[in-house]
Amino acid sequence: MSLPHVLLALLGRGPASGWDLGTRLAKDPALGWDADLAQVYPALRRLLRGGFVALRRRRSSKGPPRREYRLTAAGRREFREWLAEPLALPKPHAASLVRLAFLERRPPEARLASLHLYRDLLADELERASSGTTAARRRRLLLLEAELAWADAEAAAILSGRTLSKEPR
Amino acid sequence: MSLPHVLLALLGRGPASGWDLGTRLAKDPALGWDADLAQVYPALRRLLRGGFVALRRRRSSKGPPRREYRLTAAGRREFREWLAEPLALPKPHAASLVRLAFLERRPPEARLASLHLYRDLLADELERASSGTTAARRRRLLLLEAELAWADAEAAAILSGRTLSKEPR
DNA sequence: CCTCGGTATATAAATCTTTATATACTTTCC
DNA sequence: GGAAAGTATATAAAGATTTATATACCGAGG
Repeated sequence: MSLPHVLLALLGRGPASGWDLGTRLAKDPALGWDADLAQVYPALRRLLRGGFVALRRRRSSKGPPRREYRLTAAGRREFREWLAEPLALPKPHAASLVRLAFLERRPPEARLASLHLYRDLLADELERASSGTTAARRRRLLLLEAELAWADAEAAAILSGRTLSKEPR
Repeated sequence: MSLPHVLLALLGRGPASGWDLGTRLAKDPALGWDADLAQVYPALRRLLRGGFVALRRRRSSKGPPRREYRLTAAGRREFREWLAEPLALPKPHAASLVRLAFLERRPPEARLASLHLYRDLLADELERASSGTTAARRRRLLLLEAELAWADAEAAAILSGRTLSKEPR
């Protein structure tokens, strides 16, 4: 729905190829978007046809020639307008969250095991994320910390026998 | 990708029609999934063809006849297996988060206005969410509280002039 | 020399999701 | 009696995303 705008945003930090954009998307979880290369290439084409980016081919020391895109004035304007649209609460859309929502359907040992695994993922992510130089990064840090605390509390509650939890109706 | 499994999960709480499932999905944000009715109906058909649910038509006191689906043994098994799969960190995928990631590109007054709007959305959601009877609900509460605190801190930082923030590269 | 791994671009097919539209039955209010 | 609102099902079309596959260039290691 808004991959083209995300790409315009990233191109605001300087010219880049489809490959660059794809790897940046994949590596920066604070960004709030991820997309496969197979989606990035067609999106760049559409942006090019729309006049929002310009293309320059450049030889690369390694690999085939790069197609570097850079913002045009129209692209910059389009991005600024999109950026100014009001923020909405994101609706979560993740299989993991659904599994969490039905955690209580599973036996206590399985619940504990799942929580521990998840907790470790969170801890890893927190380590890699640490360094909050922008609002979005600070947000991500805080949320990861809160979720880590939650996971520990849930695990402790299971261990202490007092489940605290009711079957979801 | 896993809407069918989400529907199986919801059907575990008792028989329901497509309409029921659609409204439950829309109303419960702790669930971690949302889907349009236009997606629910075909998904139920596929589940029916696959033998995971059974159908019974029932007259309704209001509106056209309901098609109520209930889990079969196969559906229950399929759900349990899906539920046992390991939890992964959800990759965010929301335009709002991308806008947040480029907040620093906007002038301070606009930043502040956006944050205030977002803050109010969070506060509303927090009020409607309060009552954590399951792990998933407790998680959602904690995360909303953490995000609210973040939004307030960012707004305060902008107001006090010390922006604390660097342009994203 | 040849394969492997990383860089780089791209398309096809399948699947998932959103948006728009259509239909129909019932109750309630005017 | 008619319009509106809520319940209920459904399809078509468009758009987004994932998965699979293909190609090609370069350097390093065996």
